[in-house]
Amino acid sequence: MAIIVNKEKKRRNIAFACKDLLLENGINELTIAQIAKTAGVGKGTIYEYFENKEDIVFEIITVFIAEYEHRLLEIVDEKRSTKEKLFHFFYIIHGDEEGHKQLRIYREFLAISMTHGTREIMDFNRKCRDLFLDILSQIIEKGVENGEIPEQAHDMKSALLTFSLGLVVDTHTIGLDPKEEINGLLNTLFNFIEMKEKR
Amino acid sequence: MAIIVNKEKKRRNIAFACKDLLLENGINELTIAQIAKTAGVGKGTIYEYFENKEDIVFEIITVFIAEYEHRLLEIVDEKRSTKEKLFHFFYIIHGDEEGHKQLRIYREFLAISMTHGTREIMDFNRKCRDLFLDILSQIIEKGVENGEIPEQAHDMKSALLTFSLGLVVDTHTIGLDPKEEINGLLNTLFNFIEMKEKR
DNA sequence: TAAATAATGACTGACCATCGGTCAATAAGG
DNA sequence: CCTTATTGACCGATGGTCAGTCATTATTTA
Repeated sequence: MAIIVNKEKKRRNIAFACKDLLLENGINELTIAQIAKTAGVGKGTIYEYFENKEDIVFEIITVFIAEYEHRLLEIVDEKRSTKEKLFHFFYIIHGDEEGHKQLRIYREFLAISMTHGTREIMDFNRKCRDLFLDILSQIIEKGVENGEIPEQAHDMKSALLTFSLGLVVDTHTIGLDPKEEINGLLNTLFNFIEMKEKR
Repeated sequence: MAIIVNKEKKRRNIAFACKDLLLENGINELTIAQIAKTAGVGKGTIYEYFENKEDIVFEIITVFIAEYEHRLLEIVDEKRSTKEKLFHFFYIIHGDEEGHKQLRIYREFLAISMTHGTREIMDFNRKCRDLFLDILSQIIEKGVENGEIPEQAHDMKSALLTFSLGLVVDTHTIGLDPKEEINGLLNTLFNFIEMKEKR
């Protein structure tokens, strides 16, 4: 009877049309008018596809996380030591230009989660954590199988992820060097482990 | 010559007048008009004492951190095991009503740091971290002296603080249980350490 | 079958309410 | 009477709404 558009797709298109704008200035500097203009639609249309400004960031993050997951999964089967894999697992997002861009927006998203967090956003965050937990599990499991690390390494998973999240915040709010921090932690941890193994 | 007010004091008073308001709803729900009314001053007066809305949160946090520092310092000399001290060091802010209130506002502040972060705010964050690092050092140093933990425990300080920051975020964005997470981490770490010591 | 008409979802931008921030005027202390 | 503090009316900008328009497809009609 009438035009039927793929809502999901259009939502994504609009969101990504203003990705660069979002990267340049934060969400706070972005106006709905700008977004609409950049996406080439009317202001009202924005509200056909998004609840509010924050919802646009949510859409972008959803895709970013999917890409990120893909990059993390590649690490699992790399031909490296477990320690190196772990380093990459935590460092990958800090390492390249693309990651930095995503990190920039992810911080905006974190800020939103902490202040405007809807149930939907919380659920998404939980899902993400479970996902990362699973990948980390795979890396550690392989390390255990190879005899590189002890079984108990699994107990560190949750704390490691929390550390990793803290690092996302700290690298920005006080300018910590991610490489140094991650290496510092892993070295110390492996130092403990090795000493134990040499029992 | 003319009226002389204690700018510092008045700034603090205004900020704390709207502390409860800030706790109820976040800063985003708060309007300058509300703040002014609650503090019993004109809207223009607010801008005599604060750069902007975010600056008000900054003022409150400054005091909170000072209180928090005080509570942390008390831990150093407690008659407990190092492990227990460490648990308290990380858990104290999650533990009681007062801490929760402060956490609520601290999260607002973190969000601001990640999005509106001025140089002044970054400097403050760095100062805070150094402060916590120092207190943590003292706790660990005592533990080393008592032979409870190895010298290398010092190498974990930075990562532990980053973990702790991540926990502040995670407890809110995905509802992690702080007690469980902190205990999980400490148990695992001490497990590693003890195994090593029994060498 | 083709033209006419109806139905419906997509789209729009003028409009509105609200809010952060400014400033000219006023008050008050010394 | 000068200096400092205070104020709230005012302003521009912005997020969000909604009544109306448009484009496409379904249905009817001849």
